[in-house]
Amino acid sequence: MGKRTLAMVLYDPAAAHQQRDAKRARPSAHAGAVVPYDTAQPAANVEPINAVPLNAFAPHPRPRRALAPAIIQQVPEEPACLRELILPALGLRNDLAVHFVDSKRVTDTDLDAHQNRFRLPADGVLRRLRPILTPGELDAANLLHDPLPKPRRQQLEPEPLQLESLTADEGKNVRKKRQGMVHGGLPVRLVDLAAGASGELLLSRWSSSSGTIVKGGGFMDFVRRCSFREHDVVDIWAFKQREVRLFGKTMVQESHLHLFILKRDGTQQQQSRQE
DNA sequence: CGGATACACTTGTACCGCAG
DNA sequence: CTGCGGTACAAGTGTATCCG
Repeated sequence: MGKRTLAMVLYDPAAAHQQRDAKRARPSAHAGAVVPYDTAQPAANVEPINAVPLNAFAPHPRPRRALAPAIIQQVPEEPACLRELILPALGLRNDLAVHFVDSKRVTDTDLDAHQNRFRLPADGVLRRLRPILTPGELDAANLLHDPLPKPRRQQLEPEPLQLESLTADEGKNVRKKRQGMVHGGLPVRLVDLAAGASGELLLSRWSSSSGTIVKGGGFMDFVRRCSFREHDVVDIWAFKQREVRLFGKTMVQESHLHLFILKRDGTQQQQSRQE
């Protein structure tokens, strides 16, 4: 099983360099780039890869952090408990394709009751989670199209005065924030060994910061029961059972996208990213 | 080669709207 | 009025690229 997941994220420095150079020569040229995908496990339970527009799952044009050798993610061994415990407990087939998304260090904002959100590493989302989602799911999660690059702050022209962004405080040099946009999201369930599965949450990428987050009302309840705490390093695994129909009859029910969050043990943590 | 600069990403905080 | 959910914004940090 390690072999299977490894196939998704093999890092080819030469290819990456080529891609980067191509990008520099022609900024919009990232369509048709090599897509990290589990070729050893052709999508038995995912939609055909060609159902997704190429630019919907092409790797991020400049995965800068991912290029750094010190930060290249080693795909961990698929945890045994996933197929032995988690999938059966969720009522899912235990031969589902399970995809490693990324590892991250849990921050206090991830656990903050006021924030009510869990941030997912952008690189893992773009490179490993996005390829396994359908166009409709990508659209729901605001992942179908890459956000336009934001100009650097220093280069910004003085902002033209926009009525909705102005307030009485403007004259006092206090800039009011505009009301946030409602992003909606793709229904997902978080899964933890201690907490079990969360209620239905929403996966969404915010247009403002391009950050991908999981949010929703039941999130804090899940956090209170889960096994990880601030500063813990966790691995994030994704799986989803697709509907299988035979002769017009539903043989296998479609499930939510599940994100299994597994806290690493001490030895694994030592091997994790440079702190 | 090494410093300067540009850029991407993460994190923390401020703010808005709504429900109770 | 207050607390909460949801989001925008900006500072901080790390890495890639440029340039002398």
